[in-house]
Amino acid sequence: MTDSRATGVQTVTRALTMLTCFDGGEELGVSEIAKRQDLAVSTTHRLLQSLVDAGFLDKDKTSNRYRLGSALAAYGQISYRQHRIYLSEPYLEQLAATTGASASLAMRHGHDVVLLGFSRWRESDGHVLQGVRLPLHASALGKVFLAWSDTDDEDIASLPRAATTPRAITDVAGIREELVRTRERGYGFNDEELTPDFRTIGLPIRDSDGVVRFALGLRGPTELMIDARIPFFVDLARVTADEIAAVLL
Amino acid sequence: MTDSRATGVQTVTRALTMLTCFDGGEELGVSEIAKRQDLAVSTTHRLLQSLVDAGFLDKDKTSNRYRLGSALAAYGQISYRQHRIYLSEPYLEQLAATTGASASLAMRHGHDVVLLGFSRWRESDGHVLQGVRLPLHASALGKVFLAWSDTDDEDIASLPRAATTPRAITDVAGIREELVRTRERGYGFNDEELTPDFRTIGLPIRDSDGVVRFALGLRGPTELMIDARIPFFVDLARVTADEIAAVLL
DNA sequence: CCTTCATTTTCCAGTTGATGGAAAGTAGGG
DNA sequence: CCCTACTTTCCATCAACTGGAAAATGAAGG
Repeated sequence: MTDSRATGVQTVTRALTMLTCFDGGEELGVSEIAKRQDLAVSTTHRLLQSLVDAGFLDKDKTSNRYRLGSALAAYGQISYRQHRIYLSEPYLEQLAATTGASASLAMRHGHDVVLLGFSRWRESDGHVLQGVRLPLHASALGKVFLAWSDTDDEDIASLPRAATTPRAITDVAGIREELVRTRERGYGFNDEELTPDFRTIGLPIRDSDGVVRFALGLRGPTELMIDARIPFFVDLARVTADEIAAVLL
Repeated sequence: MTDSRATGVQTVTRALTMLTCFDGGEELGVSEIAKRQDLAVSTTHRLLQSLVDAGFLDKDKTSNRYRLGSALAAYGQISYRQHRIYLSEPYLEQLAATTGASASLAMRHGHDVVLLGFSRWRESDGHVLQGVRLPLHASALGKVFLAWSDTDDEDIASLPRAATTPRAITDVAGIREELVRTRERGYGFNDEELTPDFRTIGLPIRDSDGVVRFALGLRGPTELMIDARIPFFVDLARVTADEIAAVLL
């Protein structure tokens, strides 16, 4: 997963890589970005201009800081539609209705899992969950992407591995073993590692080459997701995942 | 609106401009893209590689054609969330409930209007409308963007101006006059120009600089959107647009 | 099976245009 | 008001982007 560097155009790659600085939804200034990307500020400034001109970044006139631009929102909608991701919605709704848990679809993006627009997690607080990012190491969905994409220790070590609950696995060896377990089980599992009293099952959705393109999540309070029900829920979720794979890929 | 050319990096601008070829959701090969962008195929091929490496385009291994990539979907979700666009949803739902028409939010993207993810147009056929593109010249939402962004005849002439119904205005002078009327009225109006028996009201949502960032649409069958009700609907929609402007910008 | 044509991909020398240090311009804080 | 930190502009240097041409791929037809 290291730089092969043989292909592409350096300037363009630099500019696009720059966008990853904004994955967390932050606002950043030129020098901060230059530091992170290890580029000269003048170079960074020029590349940022190009990104702003194209609408990929917005620049705040007064603070001189940058944030993700509207062109990305527009392309996101178009891309979303083009991939017909919305076709998975009825399957997710049915799964949620059958299990009483919340069903969602997600994709990997850099060091995060991103929940897609129509995720129907029925939290009591009614939080909007589209675009929410989850860490790869401490979410059932993230484990799916890591487990089925030849992840070595170096990759694991490069991840941010913060813990939001005491149950989170944060050491490299522990995560490596968890990924082995995940592969053996055939699904990702998150046992209150991210949110207390909540468990999630994650299933891979692969394309014809076997590459995991999406992950399906089934999430609920631990009192619903008791051990005895997990196998049944996994079976249901796997059927849904296969249906979605057939529709999308 | 022509090239100022003083800023940015040529290579990056070329690569990002290339993405506009895919606004229509098509799949394209190298030579087709090179032709449209008036670049050498070798150059185009290299730039496309960079875009693929970054996940902004996907390349079909067998057909060698390109389409929008998953990174755009992910960034779209993140950007969407970052701009808190979802906050407008309850206002739209209330407007729709009050009027019985369908309320939606849209943004401009190039020569199109793009409907944002949560558009709640309650068509009987239940079509998913997020990411749908509408032409600027023949939609109430599009007229809003054109009317309040100093559009000259040259700009109008450069638009695709196809007609899907006989009522569509397709000549430059006619569109120019329609934009004057739009400014005078204070709202965009589409009278069965795009879809038979459907009318839409469009209202601008401006940021603190007066720039139209979004447009609010209120759409329904002509039997609902009769002339006598239009002023009332416009007033309601304007209130909603102001509320959304206050929340988003 | 071989030829032809269209398209994609690789290669390479020429030179455009990207780079980054330094200087100028801005803004905020004490 | 000065100091500091940051953004923006400038410009000489040379890295790396460009595009023509050649090589590879693949689809269509004889």
